[in-house]
Amino acid sequence: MSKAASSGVKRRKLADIRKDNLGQILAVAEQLFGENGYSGTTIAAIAAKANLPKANVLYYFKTKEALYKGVLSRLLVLWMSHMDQMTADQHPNVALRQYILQKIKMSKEHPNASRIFAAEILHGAPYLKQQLATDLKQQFDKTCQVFREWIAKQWMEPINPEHLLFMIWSSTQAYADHALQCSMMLEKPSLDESDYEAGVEFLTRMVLKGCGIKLL
Amino acid sequence: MSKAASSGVKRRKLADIRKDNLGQILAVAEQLFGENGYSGTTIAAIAAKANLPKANVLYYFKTKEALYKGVLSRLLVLWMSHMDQMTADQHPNVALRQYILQKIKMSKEHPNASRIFAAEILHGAPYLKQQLATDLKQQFDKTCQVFREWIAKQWMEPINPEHLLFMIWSSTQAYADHALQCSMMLEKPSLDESDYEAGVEFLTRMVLKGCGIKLL
DNA sequence: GTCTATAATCCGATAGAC
DNA sequence: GTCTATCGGATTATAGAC
Repeated sequence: MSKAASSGVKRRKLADIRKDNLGQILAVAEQLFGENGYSGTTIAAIAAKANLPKANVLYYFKTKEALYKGVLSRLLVLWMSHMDQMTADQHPNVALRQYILQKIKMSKEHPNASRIFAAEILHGAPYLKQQLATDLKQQFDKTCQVFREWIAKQWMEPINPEHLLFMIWSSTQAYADHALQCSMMLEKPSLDESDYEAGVEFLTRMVLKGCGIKLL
Repeated sequence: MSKAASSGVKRRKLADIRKDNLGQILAVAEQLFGENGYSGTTIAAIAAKANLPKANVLYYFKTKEALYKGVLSRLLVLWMSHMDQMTADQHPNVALRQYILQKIKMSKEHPNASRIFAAEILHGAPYLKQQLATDLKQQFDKTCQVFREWIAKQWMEPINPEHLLFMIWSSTQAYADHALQCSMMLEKPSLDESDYEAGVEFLTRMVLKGCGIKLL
């Protein structure tokens, strides 16, 4: 008689256990890597927070590096989302406003994902370099092209498309990466809903007016 | 006879050796901490790059933490410089333009200082928290007050002063912290003089037009 | 598949000769 | 003040019982 058959009806399927553990490990790892960086995070700390023995973590991910890559692989997709929703037929007033809103929402809802991404870039993107050069570069060029078409249609003034994206990326990400600095300057324990809203409103205004796009 | 007296005229003064070694260690440490972070940098690596034995580094700085603090202590002053040059009697057109220029110049000339600062903020500013809450907070409030006076004089439109500073900080620092990402998107081995100039021009335009300040 | 015990390595820090 | 040798602790990874 197999081990599985002897465990009774209440036993969860092995596949479910695996799925749950994998998800739990990845979620905890994302938090700790985001808070303390790669070298600053130990497998023991991840295991403890996930309520698993250390060896179990290393059963699912053979090495610490593999676990980090597992966390990273979901990141770029998340980070790039919403960018492809800006298209040449949309008016920049709507499209840029929506993109800024979504990016700040990302900073609010996935601050650790943003921080891991930022730390990776900061330290030379050893693991993301390839994906940046292919996936992100392709989307970047596509989006710059959309900006150029908006300019050709005279929906916006002739600004530098590349630097516009750099500016939107950095200033929206700041609401995750520099959240501590911002909250300290605002004398708050942490950023709250009204701060993110003020950020959206402010950045939308800067970008739209800066690009000479009429406010609705 | 003392050791010093027996060494002849060519011997450099002990005080000079100390000064040189201290400076060399701090410079190398700033580079490596900036590139690899605190946990990602070993004392052995710093010693090797400074052409000194490991124990010698630990002679000058009793612990790794003390060395890191030594590097940090110079940073905030550097990071905060130029902010106090914006005053209420200056026209924002000149003052903001100059501040953006200086901040991007900082990103170009001291990228590792900027990266250490960014990583420190990213991971909760364990060592800088106190200085941020006192020194930076004071300068932040002062600068926001300058913005409010400009608004009162109707030199600029009523924008949110706090978020304006957040935006200038993050978008100018990006030319150091996200330099790799930017250069990859521009298909260059690294950012060059023209990129920093384009950044200054672009950000100045966004901020001045965004705040409704007349371009000169 | 799970987990305890431990091997192997790396790194910060120190002792002590020069 | 300088530097070799090494200690002690932490951390990744594995071996092997269950």
